[in-house]
Amino acid sequence: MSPTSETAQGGRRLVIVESPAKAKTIKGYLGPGYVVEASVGHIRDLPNGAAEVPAKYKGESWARLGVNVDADFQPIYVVNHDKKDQVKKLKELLAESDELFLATDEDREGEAIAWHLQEVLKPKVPVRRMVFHEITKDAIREAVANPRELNKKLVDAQETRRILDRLYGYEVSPVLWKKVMPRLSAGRVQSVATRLVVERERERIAFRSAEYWDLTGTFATGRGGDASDPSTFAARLSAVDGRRVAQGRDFGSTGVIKDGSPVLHLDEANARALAAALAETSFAVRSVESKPYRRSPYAPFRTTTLQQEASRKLGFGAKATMQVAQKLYENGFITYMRTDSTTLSETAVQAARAQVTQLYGADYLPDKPRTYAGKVKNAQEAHEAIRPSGDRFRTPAETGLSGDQFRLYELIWKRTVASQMKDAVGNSVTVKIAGRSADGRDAEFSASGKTITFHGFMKAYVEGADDPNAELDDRERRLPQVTEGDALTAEEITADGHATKPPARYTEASLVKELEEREIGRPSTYASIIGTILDRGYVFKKGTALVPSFLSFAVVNLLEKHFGRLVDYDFTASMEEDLDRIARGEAQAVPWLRRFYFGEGSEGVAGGAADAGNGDGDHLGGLKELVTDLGAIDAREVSSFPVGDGIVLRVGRYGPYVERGEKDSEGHQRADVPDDLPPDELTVEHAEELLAKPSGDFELGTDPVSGNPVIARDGRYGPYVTEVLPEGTPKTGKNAVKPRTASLFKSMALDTVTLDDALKLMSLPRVVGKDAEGVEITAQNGRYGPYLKKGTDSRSLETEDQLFTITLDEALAIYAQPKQRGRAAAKPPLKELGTDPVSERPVVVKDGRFGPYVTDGETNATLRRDDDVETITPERGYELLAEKRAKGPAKKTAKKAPAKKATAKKATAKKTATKATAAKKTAAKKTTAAKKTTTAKKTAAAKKTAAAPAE
DNA sequence: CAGTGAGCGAGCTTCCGCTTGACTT
Repeated sequence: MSPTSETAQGGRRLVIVESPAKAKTIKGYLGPGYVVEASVGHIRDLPNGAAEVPAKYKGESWARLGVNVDADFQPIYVVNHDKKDQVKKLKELLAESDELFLATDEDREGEAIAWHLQEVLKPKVPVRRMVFHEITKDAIREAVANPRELNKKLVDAQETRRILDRLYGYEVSPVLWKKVMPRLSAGRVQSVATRLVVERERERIAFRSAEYWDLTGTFATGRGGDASDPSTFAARLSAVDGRRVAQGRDFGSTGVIKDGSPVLHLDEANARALAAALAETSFAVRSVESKPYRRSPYAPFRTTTLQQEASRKLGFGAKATMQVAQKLYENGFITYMRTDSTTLSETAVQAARAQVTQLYGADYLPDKPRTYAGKVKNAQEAHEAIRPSGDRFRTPAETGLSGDQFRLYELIWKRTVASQMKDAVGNSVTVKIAGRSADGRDAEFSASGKTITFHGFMKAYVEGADDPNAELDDRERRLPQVTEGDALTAEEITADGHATKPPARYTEASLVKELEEREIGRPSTYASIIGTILDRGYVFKKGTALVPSFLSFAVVNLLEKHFGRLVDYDFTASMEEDLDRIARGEAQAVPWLRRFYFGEGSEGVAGGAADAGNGDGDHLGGLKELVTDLGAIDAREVSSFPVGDGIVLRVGRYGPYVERGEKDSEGHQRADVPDDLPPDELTVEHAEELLAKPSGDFELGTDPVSGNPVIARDGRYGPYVTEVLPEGTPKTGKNAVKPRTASLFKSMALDTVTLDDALKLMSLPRVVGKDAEGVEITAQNGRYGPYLKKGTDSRSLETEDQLFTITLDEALAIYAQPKQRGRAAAKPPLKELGTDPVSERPVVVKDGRFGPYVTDGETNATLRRDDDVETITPERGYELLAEKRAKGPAKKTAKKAPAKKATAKKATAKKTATKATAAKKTAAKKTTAAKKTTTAKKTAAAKKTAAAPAE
């Protein structure tokens, strides 16, 4: 089976790995006769959208999914657009080779990539699967000498995973579009990640703080001290008359002492009284307890731990960490950075040990190399731990690196070296001090310290803590050398108040850690998971904290109520078990998918992630059933959250708002809630404030004529100005007075519009004059821009300025012209494409509301994403038209369509605005508005500016 | 969520995981 060295010398072999950087390294190890090239990741995948679905499947009901759910979930694969060139290159290289080695990673995805390569390249020469877990000369040579066969079962497991993710994502996301907001998304990973963040916020909202007090005493030994024997030290009150004093951990999340705990809860008065009663007390050491301390080094980095430490020590976000690591990897400074393994190769262990001896001395080197057992449950261990590359580690100084790359390398280097050093050992000491108060109570204080007698690995590396206030476990704290019975004097005794704090929000790093522990996501995706939930507007960053939006509350609420099993925290872990069974040949992919998608009763495997339903009773409905009948999902209900006092927070298509009372009823109130208001800050009081003064208003001044205040705000149809009528003005009924309102011109923005502008705008419509028949002509600003109106006859104006300047003669001249039927019709076609072979009509490309489209005057078809006005050929035009004709005229609820369109469009604009806002927060505070700035964008930016004038 | 008039082609959004450049801001 294995190729002998004789045959190796003869032919030429093509070795395909996943990463170009890896290809480069391996090339050097294999020498002549081997051509090493990269696949650059996956080369084929399910079609992304309709545009990528091959023509022959278009029109199939399942084409949208890219998986034929009616035929054993047969997937449609297409070569990724950006991989076409690479595939071509691989084909060419293969044509010149006598043997093909598929050397992709040895994990589920790698096996699948190998299989796809085989399917696409269709090799006519012998194919071998070769695997290695570390990139060292020996490992590579051994891998070449010991190839194996492709593991089709493992490929099946990957394909099942892929299909499940597609079905989940592409079936559940549209539910959110219909019930919450367009363009939202749901997925096995992102939805659980979002749920974690939401659930933490719920805990924070429900949290009730508790106040508790204690005393801190500063005690003196009466000796002159030094660093190893300080003369004074601080100790905290730990017990009174033998009863332990309550600390933060004794309180539950409701703000009361946990059940049945006999602790003494001190309030401020009690604490101060006790402090006073201890003022004259003489103290003595009651006990000294010393315990040995031992700490082992941390395992070498894997992706998640690197992200966590880079966040804590260097302040990098997950994405930044991976980008810097990628550069280090590409330039040969470190091993692969997307790994779930903490294993070091033999070479690496030797290199680390050599460096320990050289830098710290043999005393710091353990007798045997240290090994670290995998802690990650679903680890696939295709790579080594992240470490400095090579068989001799370069010290940071030797690398010549600088900036972030230097800092990250140094972190990796230190951690790797430290992982092969001895334990740190020392003592931890607890000293208890006692004294009797003036009123006869026994007060016990306690202090603990730690001395390190041998630093071991700490010489090289100390891990950072998530909570900067928490005392580092590794840090030393020295207490004076006291013994039982020693007299101490209290220099000062102070009463300190404390409050329990709600659980901290997730940070990027802590969320990634949580996901890894729950087996959700993979090393290559952790950073992008954060990116996805940020992009969707499910979370936003406040400092380093990830704060869920109200939108995410609505989405998670819907998913929990109607897709409970899918957002169960164990869903992925359970799926992984099932996939492992498929990989071992103990389960079949198709029945498993059938059960997931079509539900129980459609032949299936027992238990596991294939139970898609919400777990109600015994019936386990399939995903298909859940997304088909949406009548049970009350959109209003899932996006409503009571705030208290009759106020409800709702998540609407245009963002969150608070509301009191029913619409159109007496006392109905409604106000926008800023997109970036942390949900736990929306108290009843805050909601009342918002209702009292709708947010987003720009007060422009007072109309000198009416005396009414004039404000600018963002509305349903974009930014507008309006006057605030005095209290008591009837708003409904016969005598209703409507405030004058007017949309801003396109050239204006909410944050820059002036009172003069507003007054001018509100003076519209302007009467231009009357025509010969005495019909009044007015100039108005409308949805489609400035226009003239005479009865029911309206004509567009070219500029907004004309509204104020156009004369009657000019207006009459416009009306003398025949009416233009729409502005689009007036525009010349962008391109002519000759005559359509079917309709025999001339085909042209036009620019419409939805972008460029081809038309023969009868059938219209929008250009697809890959089409371009400049390069489109007549043939492609005919093809698009033919496709369109085949599909037949799209006739839906034609009447309702316009309103719906406007809504959807608007929502999109706002969505973009949210994004722009988020981007603005992270990036510099430049005015990035630039050319394409929509009105909505400007509005959002304006809101932000208004909210934070300190900038 | 304010309410102002015409005429008109829908198509697409979305998942997770594997990899880098090629793009623009």
